[in-house]
Amino acid sequence: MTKSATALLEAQMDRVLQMAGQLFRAKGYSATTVREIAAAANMLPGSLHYRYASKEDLLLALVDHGIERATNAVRAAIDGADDPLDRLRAALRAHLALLVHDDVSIYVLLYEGRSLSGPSRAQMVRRRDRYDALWDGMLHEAAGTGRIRRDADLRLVRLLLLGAANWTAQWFSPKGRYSPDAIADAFLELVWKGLAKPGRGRVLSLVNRSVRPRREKRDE
Amino acid sequence: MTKSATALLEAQMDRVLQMAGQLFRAKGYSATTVREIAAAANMLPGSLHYRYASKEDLLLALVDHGIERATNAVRAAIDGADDPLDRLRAALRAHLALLVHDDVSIYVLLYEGRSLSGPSRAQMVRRRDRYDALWDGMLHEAAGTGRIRRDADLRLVRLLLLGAANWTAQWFSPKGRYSPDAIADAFLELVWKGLAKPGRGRVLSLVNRSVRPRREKRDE
DNA sequence: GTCTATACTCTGATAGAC
DNA sequence: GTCTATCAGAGTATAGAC
Repeated sequence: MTKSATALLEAQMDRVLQMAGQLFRAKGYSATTVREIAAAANMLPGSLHYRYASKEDLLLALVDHGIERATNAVRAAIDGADDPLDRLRAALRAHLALLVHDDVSIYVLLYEGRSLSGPSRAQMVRRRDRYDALWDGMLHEAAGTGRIRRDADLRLVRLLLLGAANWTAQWFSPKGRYSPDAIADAFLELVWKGLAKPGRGRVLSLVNRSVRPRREKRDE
Repeated sequence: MTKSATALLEAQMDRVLQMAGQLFRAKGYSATTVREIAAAANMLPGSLHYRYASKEDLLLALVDHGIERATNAVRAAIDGADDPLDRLRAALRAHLALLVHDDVSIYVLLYEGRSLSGPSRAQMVRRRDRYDALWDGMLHEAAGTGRIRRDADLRLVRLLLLGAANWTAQWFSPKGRYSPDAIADAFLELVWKGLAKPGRGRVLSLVNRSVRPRREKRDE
């Protein structure tokens, strides 16, 4: 069995970063000590300091790695299909697989990135916005085929799909009922076809569907 | 203007807990110091210790408060409507409003509860499972009307809807484009009606939709 | 590059006066 | 119940030998 592309990338990641990421994921950035990280990487704190001058440098490197891997994985997934819907499905699968299975840096990016301070944090937000834009592009593309209802707010579609996917990290278990691919497919199918029985369902009445006319500011 | 019910409940919450919750939300449990909490509540650390013997006691009290408020809010929302779909919508609105607006304890429950240790953590998981069961009941009820497609996995519907709602706390801004109610309505409408244009849409083909036949273990 | 040893700060928690 | 004062330990980071 040949090593998968993701496993190779994983191997390329610094062992120190890998251990740090696992600890950050398991206990949170703030609750993890550099001593623990050093011990997990079979080093002493002094040696660790030589490679990463501060604890935050570790987090920054992880976050950078995470956003890059996610972007690459989604781009690769997109390239593998022509139909916009297939691309969306492949991308969602890739995102979810990285998050719950293949890599720890995506989790750290999503759940611990806020521990970054100042410029590092700003940089992370910018790159995450670009990643979101990738998804908006996919959705826009799908809408361009004319197969999507006109009244759908594509931004909210992204926030629904990606939000549910990101939250999956909170409950997913490899021993659980669903595989990452099955979850991705089910989520997308639900959002695509809808829950209502076709044809004879009552239309959902939404009395107060007004969207407030405020300008956007900090919706990332 | 009379005080809303939620505002009253908020006022009943210990001021110390309120400040602790805001700090836990802003910086995370581990990165927040008891000195900060005491200062925010206009006390000295020694005085704080008299009311809450340890930092974790503060978190435990907050988490308890959060799960209780969420349960009460959802129950109240359900009671206000007869149609299962209306109940679902009211419940989602209530959940989201608490999470992003009315109360900080729900956020702390969802995002910082994992910092609890041992028995406290187990208790929180149990009570959260009961809260999830409340949602499963609503969905089951809706399915009982026959208006929902048979092939829908109701558990995944809950994980999609509630997951997206919980993740909303990550991007929501009161100055943003959407009100909490608008987000809840839009999410539910999307999941209900689906993204596909009715009638002439190609059916989404899901080649690998197999769900692995593993038994469930740690899907909370 | 990795080690030993340590500086210095901050942390949660406590003791005991009032 | 709230205060002052402080403890014992853990935290990150560093200095300098090898």
